[in-house]
Amino acid sequence: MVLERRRDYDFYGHPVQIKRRARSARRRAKFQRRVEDNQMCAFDLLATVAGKLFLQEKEHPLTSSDKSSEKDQQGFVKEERRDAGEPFKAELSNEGCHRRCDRGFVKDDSKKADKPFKAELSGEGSSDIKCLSNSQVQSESCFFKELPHSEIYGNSHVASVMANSSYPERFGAERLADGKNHNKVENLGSKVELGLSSKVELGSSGSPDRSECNLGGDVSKGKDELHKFAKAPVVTSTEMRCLDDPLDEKPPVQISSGGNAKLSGCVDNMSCSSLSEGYDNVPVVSRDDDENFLGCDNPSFETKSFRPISRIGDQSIRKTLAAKYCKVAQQSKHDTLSNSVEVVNGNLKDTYTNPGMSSLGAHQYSSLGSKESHVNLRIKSFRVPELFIEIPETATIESLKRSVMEAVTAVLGGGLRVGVILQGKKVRDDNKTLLQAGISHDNQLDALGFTLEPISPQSPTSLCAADSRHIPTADKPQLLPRYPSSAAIHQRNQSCSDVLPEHRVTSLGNLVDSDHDSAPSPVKTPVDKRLADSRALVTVPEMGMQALSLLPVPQKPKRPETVQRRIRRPFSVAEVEALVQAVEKLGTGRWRDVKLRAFDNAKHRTYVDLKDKWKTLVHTARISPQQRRGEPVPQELLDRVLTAHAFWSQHQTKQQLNKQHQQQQQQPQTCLLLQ
DNA sequence: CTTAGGG
DNA sequence: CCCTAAG
Repeated sequence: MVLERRRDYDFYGHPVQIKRRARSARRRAKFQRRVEDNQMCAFDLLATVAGKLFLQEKEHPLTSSDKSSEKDQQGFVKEERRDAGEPFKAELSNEGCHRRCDRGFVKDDSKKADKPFKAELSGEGSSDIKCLSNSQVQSESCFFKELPHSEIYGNSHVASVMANSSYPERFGAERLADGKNHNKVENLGSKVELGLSSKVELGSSGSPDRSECNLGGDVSKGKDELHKFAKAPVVTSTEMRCLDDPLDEKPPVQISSGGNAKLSGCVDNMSCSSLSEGYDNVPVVSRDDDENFLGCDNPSFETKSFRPISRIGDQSIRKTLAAKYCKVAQQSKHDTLSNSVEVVNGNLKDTYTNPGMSSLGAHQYSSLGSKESHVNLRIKSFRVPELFIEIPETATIESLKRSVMEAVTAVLGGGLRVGVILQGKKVRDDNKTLLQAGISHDNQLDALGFTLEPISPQSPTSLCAADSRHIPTADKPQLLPRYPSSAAIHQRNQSCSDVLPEHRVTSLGNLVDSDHDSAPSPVKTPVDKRLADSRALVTVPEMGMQALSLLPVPQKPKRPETVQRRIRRPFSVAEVEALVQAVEKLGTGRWRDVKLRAFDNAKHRTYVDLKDKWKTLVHTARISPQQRRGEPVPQELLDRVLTAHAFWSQHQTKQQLNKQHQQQQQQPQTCLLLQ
């Protein structure tokens, strides 16, 4: 008799049917999970870097004085545009079922109310914003997908948008402490203020579970008006893009409720309520496609936690970008102090700037005239060291995006160090004081820059040597990350293709142009000299959650890419509910089926995870409530756990007994035969 | 690839 | 969550 591998009756004696998923699909899903994790790591790191460098800031005197902004009580700047232009508007709305923050951007692990990351928007001048072409490497990742006005290149206004996500405590808390910072939105709520005349839409439609959130805000601008910062809720897992039609402006919308972000487009109470529950000040809206449980018919199912979660859709290009920022900063001859150091830069290839080097400029403020002067720097972005990617022409845009993501991930995750450059010179002596180095509060710090450098310098050429013949398939483009030494920074003004034509290295900048699905592609030639340096266009690549079908170039063992441990994602009650239900139905030995049944859409929950969770659930159910930790699981559920566990354990025992019986019955026969 | 268990 | 032996 053949042992039946699958039990066909559940806890309740009902027949059970489980769909079998194609192996390839499973494999792919698994791979995607890995990829996802890798991506996350990179961005976590990125965020960390940014967080560390993001010091308290103050508005530069020049800047602030020049502003004609009036703030409301919360510190929001409400301004009337002086020029023609549309008020800035950002929209973030939320809809769909379960969402959470993308991993790495909002921590939920710590029980303390996580502050949401904020979007920082600063604008200046006529506020024409536009993504430089190189930033469009990932069209979706572009905060401002497209900017209406073309004068961009002609004006010297600065417009930057930055969304800082993770490590809010660093990004936000400290800054909020600065009550004088009128340019900052103290309220983490939903208001966004900025000097942009463009309307920006965060979040897009189309995807069913897309989140959107409105950040309303008026903006004004003035030539010398520098930055207006606003902390705005940022929607992760959401596409942020600029509206195609600049004229399609709507009046600024304030979705704030009591100064807090409110989700518009909330489809289910859950998402709304969850936001309001203990997250009043958390304007973060996120969605998590992964959080959907198939087979979870419990209407009360809800996800309260805004845990960083990412998803990896294997089909469409759903982006779960961790944070997408598209920053455009332009140097104004007037505002020598206006440019700030930029941190967290996802510039994959900047043909007009110095790769690997962050834009120069830092706000410098004197603070507390006590004994010591302080230098306050605001690093808005970091440019990722130059990357080179080789990809066959036949590759899809999607694979290109993945390639870029991979490359960025490889670099960021590979280990970076920060370099300091002052007056164009690298400051090598780490032991010097800032003062000794010439960085003092009464200095102009716009000559101060930071670089991100690979920890272990490697020969760039090795990576570029790949021949297209090595490229397995169109879906597996070669990654050619390259780490230029910072020393070469000032020489890198050429496009990638100029540098390595013979290697057939495709310049991202070139490809980018074709990456415009919806917006008129502003094929701007990155030539405007004025745009040169300090215009870090910060584009944090969206987190393409789909699997990167490419693998890092093997011959280039990057730093001991310590395979980061997956982030911890505590099971929510809803998940537990789903798990329990599935196990009741399927039993304890069919985790893959459980996964398929109840967590098919939760890419980050593997069957092993479920099995482990069940294990802990059983344990939890057995210990006293006082010993339990984490989000309390309803006793009712725990009871069911024990019941189901007992049932299936018994079931298993019975099976084993049966098996033994069968064997015993067969053995005699065998013996007889042998005899 | 799945399970089952220990770590 | 990770790692891995086993099947």
